[in-house]
Amino acid sequence: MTCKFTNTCTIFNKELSLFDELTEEEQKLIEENTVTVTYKKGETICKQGSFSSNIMYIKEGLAKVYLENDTSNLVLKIAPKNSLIGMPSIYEGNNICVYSVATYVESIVNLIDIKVFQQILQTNAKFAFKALNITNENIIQIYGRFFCLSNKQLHGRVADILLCLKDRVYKNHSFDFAFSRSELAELTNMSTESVIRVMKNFKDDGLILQKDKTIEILNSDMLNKISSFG
Amino acid sequence: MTCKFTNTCTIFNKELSLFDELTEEEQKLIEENTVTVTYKKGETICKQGSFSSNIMYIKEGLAKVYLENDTSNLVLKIAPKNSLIGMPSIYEGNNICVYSVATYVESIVNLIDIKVFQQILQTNAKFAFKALNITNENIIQIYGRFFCLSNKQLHGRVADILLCLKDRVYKNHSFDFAFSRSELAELTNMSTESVIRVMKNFKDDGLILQKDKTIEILNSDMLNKISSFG
DNA sequence: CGCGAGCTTGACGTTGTTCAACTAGAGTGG
DNA sequence: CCACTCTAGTTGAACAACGTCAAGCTCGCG
Repeated sequence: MTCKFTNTCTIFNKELSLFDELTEEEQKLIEENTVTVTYKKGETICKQGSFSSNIMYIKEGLAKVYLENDTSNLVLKIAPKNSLIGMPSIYEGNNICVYSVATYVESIVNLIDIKVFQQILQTNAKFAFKALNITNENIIQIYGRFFCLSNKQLHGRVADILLCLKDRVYKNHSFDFAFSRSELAELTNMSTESVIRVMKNFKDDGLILQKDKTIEILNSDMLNKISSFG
Repeated sequence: MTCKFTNTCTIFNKELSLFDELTEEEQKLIEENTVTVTYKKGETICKQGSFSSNIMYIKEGLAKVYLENDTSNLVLKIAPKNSLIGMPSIYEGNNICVYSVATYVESIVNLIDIKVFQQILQTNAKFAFKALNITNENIIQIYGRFFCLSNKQLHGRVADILLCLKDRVYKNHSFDFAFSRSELAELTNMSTESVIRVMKNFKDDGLILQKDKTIEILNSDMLNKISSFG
């Protein structure tokens, strides 16, 4: 099955122009109500179901945004640096965290007071418009990822995540891999054993090269085909 | 597997207060740039990939919002009356339809010029804030639906859609069913035959009653358990 | 009366998970 | 420096869940 929806693990990462819309006064207000925190690898920044007091901006590092359950997680997106997360909590009257966020590697995060953020949204239309566009971008990303995970088979899903890491997260055909096999399994919504089998296939077929923790994408074209055809 | 994510086929349907935020002048501008169209059952209101010139408001009827492919569709949500759809297109610089929309039954739809809508978003912060909240609501809905479809098994998925129709679309334990077996299959992302088998199980177990096109939910509690446990 | 669409059923094949066993390397304590 | 343990990675076999296929059924409609 062909599928136009590829590269769906994160939104296309670009500089955030949202804060350019603030007046000097608003900028100061935001600054006064922002703290910067460094999280170690694997730490939880935000826990699904808890009160959410911040909008989070990943300054450096890498995190996952995911839904939790008694038995399993569903990764909604990978958040590389320059990601702004936590906006859906604004909808909930009482600001409950919609999802959990945890770091893959040590990360530096700006925590912006959600009340202040919300207040500016309600008075600065340009700011609110850009915030709406960020949310729209996120909704388009999650639509694509949804389609991918529910329609593609194992090989397509692994190919897709590898391409997404290459194109959108590391931006290099060779990269130092932050993910264990079971983290890859979580990302692709499959079992660890299946990830291993598919990765082995790709290695045997000369599509990728793995040396310790470094992955090199040797044949993007072929991976693209595999991702497209499911 | 227990799953808190139920009733995920649509957002919770309530009166839309978005347009209350408009000034008289803006209200007039919107009115002048809105047309009302009646669509027959099965007609396409908006085609994925085409230029999108409208924000759509379902005044009466029932529609599906879905992603398309060569071979299959993925229903993102059901849009009952009072639904506002098409906002993600605002993000795309050139206003491309992110998804397709088609009616399940004859429907009356207001088509609002997207340029005018966009213009007001950029000048009226309260309006933009409410639009952001609608989008946030949609993102929360799609997260839940994503979790459901990728984690629950067949029985859980069918139970979930039946409950969602009862609670959020028809708002009655007995309702006149607009869906064929294959439409139900599309909604639950499973094969028509599997839908039939699960529905038969539910009928045999006395959970639902079907008489021609009318479905009556006899045992919501049990369906809820089935939906929760996957 | 015959046709076609939607519905139903059973048999079968595929996909992917689960389980259990094994391996290799990293960290720990004596 | 050598057991010991622990975790991540790997492999194969058994199994479960679903989809696919093929056939038959039903009912409305020309």
